[in-house]
Amino acid sequence: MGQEIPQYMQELNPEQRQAVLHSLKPLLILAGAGSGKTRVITTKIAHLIKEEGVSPRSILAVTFTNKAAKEMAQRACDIEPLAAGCMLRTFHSFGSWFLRRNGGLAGIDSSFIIYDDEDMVTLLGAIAPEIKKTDLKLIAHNIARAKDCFLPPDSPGIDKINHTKMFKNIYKKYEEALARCGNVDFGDLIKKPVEILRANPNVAERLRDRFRVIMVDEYQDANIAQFELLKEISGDNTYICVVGDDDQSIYRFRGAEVRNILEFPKIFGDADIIRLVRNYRSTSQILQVASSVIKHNSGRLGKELVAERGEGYKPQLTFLPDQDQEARSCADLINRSINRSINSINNGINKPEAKYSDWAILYRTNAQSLAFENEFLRRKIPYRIVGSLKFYEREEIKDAIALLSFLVNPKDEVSFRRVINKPARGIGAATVQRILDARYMEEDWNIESACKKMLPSLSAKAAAGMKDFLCAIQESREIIEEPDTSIIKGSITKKNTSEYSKKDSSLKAVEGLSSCIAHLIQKAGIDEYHRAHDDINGEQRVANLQELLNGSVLYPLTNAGLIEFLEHIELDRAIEMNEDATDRVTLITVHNTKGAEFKRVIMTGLEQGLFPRNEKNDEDLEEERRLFYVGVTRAMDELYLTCCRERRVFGQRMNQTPSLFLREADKTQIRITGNVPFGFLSARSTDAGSWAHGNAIVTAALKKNTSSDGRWQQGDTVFHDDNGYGEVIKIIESDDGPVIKVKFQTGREVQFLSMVQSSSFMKIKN
DNA sequence: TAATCGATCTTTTTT
DNA sequence: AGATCGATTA
Repeated sequence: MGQEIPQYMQELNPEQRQAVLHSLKPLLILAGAGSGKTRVITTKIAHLIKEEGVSPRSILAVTFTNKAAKEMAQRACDIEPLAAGCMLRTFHSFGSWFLRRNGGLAGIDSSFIIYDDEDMVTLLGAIAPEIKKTDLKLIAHNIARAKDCFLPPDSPGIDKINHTKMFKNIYKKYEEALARCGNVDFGDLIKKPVEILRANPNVAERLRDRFRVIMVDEYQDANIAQFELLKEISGDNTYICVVGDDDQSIYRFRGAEVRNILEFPKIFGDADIIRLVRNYRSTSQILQVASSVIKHNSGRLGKELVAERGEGYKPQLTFLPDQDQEARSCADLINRSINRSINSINNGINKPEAKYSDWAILYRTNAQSLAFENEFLRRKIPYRIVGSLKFYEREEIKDAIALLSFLVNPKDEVSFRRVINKPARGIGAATVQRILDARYMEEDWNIESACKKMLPSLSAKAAAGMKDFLCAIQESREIIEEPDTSIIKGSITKKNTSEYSKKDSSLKAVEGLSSCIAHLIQKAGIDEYHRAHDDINGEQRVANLQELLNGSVLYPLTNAGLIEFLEHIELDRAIEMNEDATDRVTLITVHNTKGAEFKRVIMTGLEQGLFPRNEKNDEDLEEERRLFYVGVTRAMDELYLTCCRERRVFGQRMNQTPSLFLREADKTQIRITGNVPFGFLSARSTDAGSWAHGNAIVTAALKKNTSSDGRWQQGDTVFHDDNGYGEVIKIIESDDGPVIKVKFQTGREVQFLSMVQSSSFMKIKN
């Protein structure tokens, strides 16, 4: 309206501005890595509210992770505080929100809890005890996949997932069992809302009436069911805008459908496309590596990132003997950067400070983190591990959650099975089965009522245990349902959130509140069970329970509070442990890095069969390649790649070969160090003999602990594991420190750079 | 019914 | 190498 362009718009480049101002038609924003897509989305939200008069209430923004949702909310509010009124959720939390309100239309009680993969397997085991657990896992996976694709058991398309009659049968039985429990699984959070919306046009109408603007982040990760949900909630008057990058689609394995993005313009007819290709994150040499690899993929929408930053440092590829040396090499690299920083500060040089938190170690599989943890512990390098904590998958945590779930929903068979005999109450499989059979006599299949009814017919031992269990449940329920205390406690707890969530809210603080969620767990004896049960890990387990229960203090001790707490646990599993300001290196899987950025990135384990992982087909390989692309484009200033010659796999030494992606990468943009494997650089040469070392600068360390000040001089005698004795013939100063040219007794001349410490290179005489 | 010791399998990636 | 599972034993 006004003549003046607001500050937040001035900060945008022309394409970004165009995307923010766009209206009327559906919009697909193809946003390359580091192109400022979050800025575009948040600015667009703010702009809609500020300038277009859109009510925050009618804006829905969907992301895939809670972290992204929180960040987006924060940044939108920074520009326009009213953005706090928008609905900003993950797909699953949106589905859950919808189901709690409208689930009744599909026979789902609003107090449902959400089963995770493990719970699915437990339930399947109850349906088909004759099937082995590994097979049950596969079936659970297939059911989840079917739901991702919006395929019920009797749909014709189900054959694509698994065509056997047995599968369809068990899928059907699983759905029935789930309904009996009154719960849902992850897939249902998307699938059920679609079904309800289709069967109830009035509900759909109301929803479409409310949400006039829908935005979807990371659209390339949407699966078919999520796509269907989008179609259901967007009506003729809905403005829909999706943001994604086909090159960053890395969740095909869990049902993400790249075609959603490839065919968006076709399906949401007449959509506009805006490409954001200016990359503000990485230096051009890093982007060069990324794009030289990703261009081997077919079926891309086509988009080449343009580096807006300068050249920077050359990415470095290091070949190492094994994973232990790999870890050591990374630790050296990190320590060197820290020491260099300290030195330059001491010398009064105003160099940017190097911090541990500038560094991230990326790996393909969680198992690889072990070697780094060991080495970093030994070297006292502070680190944090992102994801993989599997906190909520731990036995003691699941036990506590199961108890709370059963309190909320006494139909919950999975939770019942888990808690009935923990602590030991002398109730075995036979008794459990009798109870579960008896529940069908109860109204609503209430398992707790069945327990009470069966009490007289149980053996003395089982009956005593059952009484104990029922008492604990009953007492807990009395605490929860005492109306006046719960309401007061609820409001107090909510208001004092910050006070209780402080780090020092130790167990004592929790114990002080006699009627809080933690108290329920103690009452049931779950913490005591774990303390006594496991000599070695018992205390750790109790500590984990405390960690969980500390979080629960934020929720009021009401039924609703419990449900909220459980939902939070199920949908936001990224627990904030060690989220203090401590300066730490990040250890992280490549999948987990999406959306993140680091100044210095080390991508490790770039070996065939590990990264890329054994691929079954071309599509798998392309997804691995995208994953590589995602990893590389996390780096802002420095990129390091490592590849081991040998690796322990299942405790067995395995010979490794360099990753296909290393062969595809533009070698002119990479400094290659370490012992280069035969043939790596001569892939194009017909002469297999003329390879490697001649072209490569081999890196080794300057040993500081030798006699003099550690400086290299011409004439120094050296020893090298691979090359034997030699003499320093030339020293060349470079940006990265001195490059040392050595002539070995074999006659070969090799250059060394003092970048990576390695015990294979020693200076023996000055 | 619980605890202990081998045998067997594991390494994708996650809302 | 380490975890998990299951059969065997007390």
